[in-house]
Amino acid sequence: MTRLSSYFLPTVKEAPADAEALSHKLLVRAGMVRQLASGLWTYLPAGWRVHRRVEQIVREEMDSIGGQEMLMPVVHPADLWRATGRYDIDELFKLQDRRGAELVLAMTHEESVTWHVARDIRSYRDLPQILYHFQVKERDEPRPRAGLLRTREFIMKDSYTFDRDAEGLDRAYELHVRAYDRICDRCRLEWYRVEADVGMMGGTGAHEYMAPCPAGENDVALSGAGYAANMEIASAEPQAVEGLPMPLDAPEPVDTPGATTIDAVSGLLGVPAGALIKAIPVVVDGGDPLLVVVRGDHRLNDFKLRNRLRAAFRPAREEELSEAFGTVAGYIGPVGARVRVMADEALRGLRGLVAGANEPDRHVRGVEPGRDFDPEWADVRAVEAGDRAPDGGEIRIEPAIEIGNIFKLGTRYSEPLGAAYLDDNGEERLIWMGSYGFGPARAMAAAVEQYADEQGISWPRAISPFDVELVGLGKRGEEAHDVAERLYGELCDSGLDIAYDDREASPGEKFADAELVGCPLRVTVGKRGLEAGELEAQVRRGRSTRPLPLDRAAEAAAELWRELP
RNA sequence: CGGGGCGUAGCUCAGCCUGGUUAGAGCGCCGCGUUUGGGACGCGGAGGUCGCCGGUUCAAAUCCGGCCGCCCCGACCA
Repeated sequence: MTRLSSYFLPTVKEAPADAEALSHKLLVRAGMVRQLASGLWTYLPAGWRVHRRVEQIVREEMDSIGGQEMLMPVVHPADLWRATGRYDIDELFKLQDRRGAELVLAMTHEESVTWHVARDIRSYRDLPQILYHFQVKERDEPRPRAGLLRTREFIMKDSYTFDRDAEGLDRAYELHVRAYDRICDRCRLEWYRVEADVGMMGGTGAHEYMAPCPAGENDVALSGAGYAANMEIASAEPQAVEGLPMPLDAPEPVDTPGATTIDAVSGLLGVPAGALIKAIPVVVDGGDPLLVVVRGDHRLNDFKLRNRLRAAFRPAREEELSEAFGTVAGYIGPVGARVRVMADEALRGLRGLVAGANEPDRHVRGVEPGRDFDPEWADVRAVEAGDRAPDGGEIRIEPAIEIGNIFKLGTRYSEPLGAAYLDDNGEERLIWMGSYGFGPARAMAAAVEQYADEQGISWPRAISPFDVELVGLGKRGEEAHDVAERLYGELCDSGLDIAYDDREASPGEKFADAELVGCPLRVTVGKRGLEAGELEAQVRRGRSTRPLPLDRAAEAAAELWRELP
């Protein structure tokens, strides 16, 4: 029962000056959310309705795979996070209580849920378990951005699975894949389940659920044929280099004064950028210098290199070049290098290449990896649009927002927190865990991004704050007013959620607001229609209108609504 | 953490460079009236510690310093 004349829906004509992302602008303009401080957002009534509808879809799907909803605190003892080595994470909010006891604000709940399981699960008979909750997460983000897309406080559904062994974890993971697929489908999002970086934590598998949209902060590599991966780990066959120079029997020096960049060398020698060997000197954590080489037209992918090295690294500093690498910037190359060399797979089999000569103003040409230097081969380049995906499709790259992730944790948390059980032989074994996050706010923002038009938001039916917006144009005492009032009652009785615009405002204002707020169906009751013996229905997506019969309007509206996306 | 920008009415902004009556506009808001199928109009009105602190000056929204807040790019992102 929602009459807009008495509902807190503060729509505004102008977007906040500092808003950039479409979802940020529209959610604010539509009176759904307001910012309290950087990265801290309030949900106003209509916005909260959307959030709750997404939550409910998630809840139903979690329950359907046997998930058990619970609730854990946001404030945790600091020692719990020290136990897993996560106390030093910069994003973790830290505080003290009045007695000086150290506390943290939870950024996720692996620690607490595992702590409980460690205490109350002892037998193989108690496993498996799927536990989940919807709870606020607190993260002291270095840079909140784009409205709801990256905030310091947000609600997440996080579930945790506990199994006897790796096979059990695989089954739990598969259940989540199915549940998450359905959640994304039911929210009517365009989405991809992409292979994800397992990160330094070294889990055994991870996927992210990505919703493509312009404001997304991740890049995903997609092939029309089904391949989908986060750019951080994406892998593909490179495009061939056109116009490679003739191979030589041996590398041959060539003067390249002042040519310190790929463009300069390629221009000077008249060869394509792909005929060059790009050398990237880095220092691996622990102090070892390493020369990474990729094709001249390719870029190094830091994530892939980090995963390959199983260690962090940083670019070498200027002064380290002469010292550790024995050469100068701009003329570094793998031929004759006195450090360990790692070459990207895209260089394998190429001949007639150009590389730095490891002396100023000089390169060498006719280089052949494998013949002229003997590198460690690795796939460490960033894939590019047009590359050939493993499934044969052509790679395209799109920005996307991560709305969910699923992760095989293994024993990462059960071990430090002592979550173990006795198996049927009476032997103690560690519990195998998985963790699975989903952000309703991000799903909500992604839906705005994916479906908005010039007029405003266009919610998918499943997550709209209201099913139908009823616009009454008549004034008290007029027939249109009475018909609208009666129809409001009938529509509510039909089981639909109705927003009834009974405000004293001009038709233009009401129409504009209805399209801004974005309910999937609008029904207008005005004098013009009544004279023709009908009402007007407008489908928000596409803004097409059609008449509704006056005598069975509520029924007809409900039928129409059921057909909407 | 590095780079850039902003802070004046509820919102979007002008004024600041070149200091000087009572700090402005549009939108929004309140009252009255006319309007009523695409943010309509007229008349009247309310609303501002010019982010905060300090300095310079006869005089500071305006010049200088410090602080705080917010946004964007990058780094970072269990």
